[in-house]
Amino acid sequence: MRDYAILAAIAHEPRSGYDLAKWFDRVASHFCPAGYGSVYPALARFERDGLAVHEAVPSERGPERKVYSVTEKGKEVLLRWAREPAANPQTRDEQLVKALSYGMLPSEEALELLEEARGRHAEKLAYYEDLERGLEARLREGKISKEAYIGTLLVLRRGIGGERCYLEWCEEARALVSSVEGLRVDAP
Amino acid sequence: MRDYAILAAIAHEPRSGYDLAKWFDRVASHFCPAGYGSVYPALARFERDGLAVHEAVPSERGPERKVYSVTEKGKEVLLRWAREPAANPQTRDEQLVKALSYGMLPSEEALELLEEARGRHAEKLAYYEDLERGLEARLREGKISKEAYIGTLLVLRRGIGGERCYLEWCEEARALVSSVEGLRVDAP
DNA sequence: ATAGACATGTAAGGGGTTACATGATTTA
DNA sequence: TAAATCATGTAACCCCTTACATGTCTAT
Repeated sequence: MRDYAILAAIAHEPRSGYDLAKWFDRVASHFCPAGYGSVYPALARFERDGLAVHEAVPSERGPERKVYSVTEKGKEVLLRWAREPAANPQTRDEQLVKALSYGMLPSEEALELLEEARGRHAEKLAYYEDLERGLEARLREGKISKEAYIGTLLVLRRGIGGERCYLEWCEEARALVSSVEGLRVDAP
Repeated sequence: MRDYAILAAIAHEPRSGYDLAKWFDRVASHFCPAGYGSVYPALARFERDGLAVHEAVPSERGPERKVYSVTEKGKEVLLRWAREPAANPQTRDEQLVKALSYGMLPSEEALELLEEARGRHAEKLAYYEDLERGLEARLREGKISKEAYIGTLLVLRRGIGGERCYLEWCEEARALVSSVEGLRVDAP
């Protein structure tokens, strides 16, 4: 799956490994993280298998860049995979693992921790909303294709919705933790 | 982090490895999946480190059960960790990786795929809502502690919110894919 | 009788993160 | 001159999933 994300990213527009790693970090890390360690070997594999080709482009600063673009075969492979139904998303959320124990903590402490979490997610939300504005601008200026715009917008909107939703949970959780302080377990 | 989830689960109530694996599958898989392969070695480690102890309990059907409960030390270790701020959640979502290519697919196909996804998440949502009703009942009947109730409710509410949010995205995505059919990229 | 649920574990293999290695160019 | 950014890769290690191994009891 990581591989298909990389393939899709160069199908949006030709990119170097360096560009890809940065792109993943900025816009795709919330659903498919990928660092240098996965990007470079994948690109080499694509080229070996005829899914991508690269063109050496002198950089304005730093060493020469290898800019990869997808081949016809690469695009076929990508779309064949995209047409299949997707597996369930898989998440590791440390915050929720910690929340499992919030009932054993003094409630003021739990409330503080939830407030911290709220802050982190509010920041993320603002960041994605910013990216969305930038994306729209790039479309208007004709810097990206319609196809790339749709794909990127879809995942960005999901990032935004996901963060909004997480914020709602933080507030719901605060209300919950506050309200159960006086909860009676045994029947009156 | 997996370890702390297992520790929290036996802090909620004493459980066997078998019970734990089932519990993870039912209520915790959306934020911290754990199968037999991780549960049994973790329990053995806990006992070696004095974080948990087990009691052999004859099963009504099948072999003897090893029911683990947390020790004072285990609870301390758990709560110390729970008080620290949490790392970002990490997700792999195949659906979004596929969505990156939806702009390159005929829109009817993309719409069908989004509709399938909507169905999967609607099912998940119904499942979590069902679990929530069961949890409330178990609290009323005094079968679980207040502490366990809060922890479990927090993560369940997150499961519910997460699925609701995903459904919203599916609908938003459908609207987006429909609307961009006639999108002009070049300025008029 | 045979399949499925109960129950506990081990082991191997694969994938992914992280750290390492190298080097040019710009900016403070 | 030191730090940061640009740029491409490799390698080791760790975690995690998956498959395997074993055995009992119940229901069909």
